[in-house]
Amino acid sequence: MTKVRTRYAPSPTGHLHIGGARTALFNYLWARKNGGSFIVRIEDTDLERNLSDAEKKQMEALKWLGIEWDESVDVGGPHAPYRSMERLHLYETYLKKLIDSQKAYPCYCTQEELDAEREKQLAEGVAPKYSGRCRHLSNEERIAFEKEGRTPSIRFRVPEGRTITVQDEVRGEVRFETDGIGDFIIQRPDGRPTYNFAVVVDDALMEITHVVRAEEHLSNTPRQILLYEALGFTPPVFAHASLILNPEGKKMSKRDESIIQFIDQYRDLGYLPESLVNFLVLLGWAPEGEKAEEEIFSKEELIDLFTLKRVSKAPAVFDSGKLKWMNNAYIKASSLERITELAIPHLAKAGRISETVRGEEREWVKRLVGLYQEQLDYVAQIVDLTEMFFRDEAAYSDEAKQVLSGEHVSEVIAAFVRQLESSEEAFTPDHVKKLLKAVQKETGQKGKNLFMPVRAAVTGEVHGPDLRESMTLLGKEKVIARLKDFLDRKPQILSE
RNA sequence: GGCCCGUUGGUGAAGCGGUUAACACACCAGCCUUUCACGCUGGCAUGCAGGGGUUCGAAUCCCCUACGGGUCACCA
Repeated sequence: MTKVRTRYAPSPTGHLHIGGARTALFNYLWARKNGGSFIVRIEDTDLERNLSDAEKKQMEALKWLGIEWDESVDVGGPHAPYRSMERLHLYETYLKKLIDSQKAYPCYCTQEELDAEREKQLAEGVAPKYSGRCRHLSNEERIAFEKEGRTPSIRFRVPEGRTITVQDEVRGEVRFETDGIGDFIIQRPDGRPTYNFAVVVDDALMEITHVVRAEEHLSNTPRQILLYEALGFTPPVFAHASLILNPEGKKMSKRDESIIQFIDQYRDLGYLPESLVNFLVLLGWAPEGEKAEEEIFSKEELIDLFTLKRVSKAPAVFDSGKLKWMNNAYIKASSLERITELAIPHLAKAGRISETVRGEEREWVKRLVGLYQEQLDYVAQIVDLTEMFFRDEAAYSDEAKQVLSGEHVSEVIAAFVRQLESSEEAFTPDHVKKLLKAVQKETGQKGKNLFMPVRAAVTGEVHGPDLRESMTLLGKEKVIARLKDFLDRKPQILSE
């Protein structure tokens, strides 16, 4: 059996998209599962749309996700180069073969002529398709066009009256009539190949065995099969996954803002790569048998479980709520150290701490993050969540004011202040517990009547994580200052 | 418009001719907790797009319709 080789072949026109990431992931998993190779090839023939650092950005994003390649532009490989624009000589060779065998021909139509033709067809309600007007040009006619200064593009001569059957791993047999396919351009006038031609040459030469991609390529497949045939290559196994839809059930457009679409945006928000991988793979794929009841899978498990046959035919809606849940699950399962490490840049960016926190301060940050670890959907949330630790005075919510306007509040707070000021012991959660006990004894207030006023006065909120730990992290001075401030300004605070 | 693909609860989905149609997210309730979050328990969802067949029996097989999507580029 030949070695499995798969590839992800993005064009460097933007950031790594969740759809592209999923495609890459499927290819990666399939290669790994079969002990094969995964290749990243750059399809950069569309010069106009290429973005300068898109290639680098996309590859970084893939690497971040843990999707590692065996051959590509950076590490090289037996079929280098891995950028289309560096493979022009190869396309040239195969193009010549097609022209020599009359399977391709020069087309002198201008863009304007083609547009006009197309418009006319559309207006007549006919399927837009190249008319074939340059298909049978005589030599004289060709020379005449050349004299006019026209440089031809090269079209592939699509055979008439044939049925092309695509053997698709996920969809079964899909048939297309060649009569519905117009002669398509395989090389532009300036010598650059078009996608359909480049992929075929590249996939064939790179010995790709399985082409896994999104459904939008399904109708390209018969064209490619025709090219494989004309060039004498054996086509790979195809597998077309369905599209990922936005919450409205529409195809995601890059401009769609209802959903975050790029991998690096998730990275920047503090999503974990494992959870993204886990989430993405489940969008249009499900494991077989009893494993279908689970949803958290490590990369190793995925490599073990993944099969193309289980890729879904039906489109999947991207549910960011579920992604959040999954990310939260991974954050909870992560070490506090890791989450702290991820949280520091966010806190630093918000001006709360220094990027290079060390020693005691770093320990403090770690405890702070620990307070919120289990409720983080993504790490960036740490900034808003911890806001109250970084301000001098508490900002009182309406609910807090409500609590603070209750009976015995001043009494409780005053007693707590006295306890704090008269205590010499280290300010630890245990110690705070003792002090609050003493307040309870002194005032007779307990439970909610004790804790809520204290929480509200110190934090300005009626909700929040463990109060003793929170106060300890805030520091004794700050706690006392806030309590006194409350006592001093009580009428004002409550009436604001 | 032609061609192609798809359609299981709000969402991801299992299901492969006989099931009370899994599981998970979301949602609701209870428990836990000083509160929130987490966690646990339970519930809801009145789900197989609709219509015809085939069959003793259909979410599962066939046909039609509807709806959604893809594609028909000198974009990939």
